[in-house]
Amino acid sequence: MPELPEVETIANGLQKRVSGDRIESVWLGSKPEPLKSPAAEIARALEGSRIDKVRRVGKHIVFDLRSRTDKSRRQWIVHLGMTGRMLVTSAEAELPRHAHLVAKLASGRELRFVDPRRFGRLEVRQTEFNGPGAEPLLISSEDFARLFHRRAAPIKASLLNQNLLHGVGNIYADESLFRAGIRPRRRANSLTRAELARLHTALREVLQEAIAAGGSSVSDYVDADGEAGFFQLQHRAYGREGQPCLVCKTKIKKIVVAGRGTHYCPKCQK
DNA sequence: ATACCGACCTGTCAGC
DNA sequence: TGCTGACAGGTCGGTA
Repeated sequence: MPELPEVETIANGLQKRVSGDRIESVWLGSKPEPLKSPAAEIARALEGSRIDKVRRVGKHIVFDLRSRTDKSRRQWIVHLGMTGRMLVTSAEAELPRHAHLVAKLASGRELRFVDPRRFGRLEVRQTEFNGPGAEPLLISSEDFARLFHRRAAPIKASLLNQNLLHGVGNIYADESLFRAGIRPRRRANSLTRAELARLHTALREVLQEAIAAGGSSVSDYVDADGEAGFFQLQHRAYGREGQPCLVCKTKIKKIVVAGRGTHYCPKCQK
């Protein structure tokens, strides 16, 4: 579900609403555990901790925690998978289906992790989490080009590879390739310097515009307040198969690349 | 080392 | 109405 702009929106919302609050108790759903750390360890790390800060790293939400008792620091890492939500609600609000974690806050509210498909992951760590790859909004044009220029895989598959860049998913891969005028199936190592530079610029622009719009709500993404984003209204390729290209009116095509639905303009993208 | 492909889950929607 | 299959913002592990 959520890619960089959506996770950024959620993390910013959480930072505004719960930083400084304290987690008093934690309820963890029983059967299926979307957990990378043992449930007991997660509960132990969260309970009694103050939330110092909430931020995004790649597609992960990072909660910086500080223990009340021994002042030790922990990081609670949340990956939302395809359908995960992290919501701040009143304690009275009805608990939705597929809630897997509820953290009661000192303020009386609840922080709830809800994930129907259970692709999301929760983890607690003591060491700094930097994510697997580079940040698309921070990387220089030269470093960006260096990541891709020897890769034999299709450029779209390379954009989705979180070990290179993290945070780019299916929507923003398609949107940035459209803006850069590059076909998704092109091998990354076939792109010219100029094309890589265009892609770097296009990707940053798309991500920044999407963050400004609060992310894309294609089906069920909502921010920490339960509000939808509206960048989907500005998509130029993703989800527009059969519709006229906004630049040249050619019909947008849909193919499969790296196992993912992929949208592009056969005329504008070379 | 790299790259496909199914698996992991549930919900929704189109087609019959 | 109801069934079946395809598909969905993501990642992982096995295999070629």
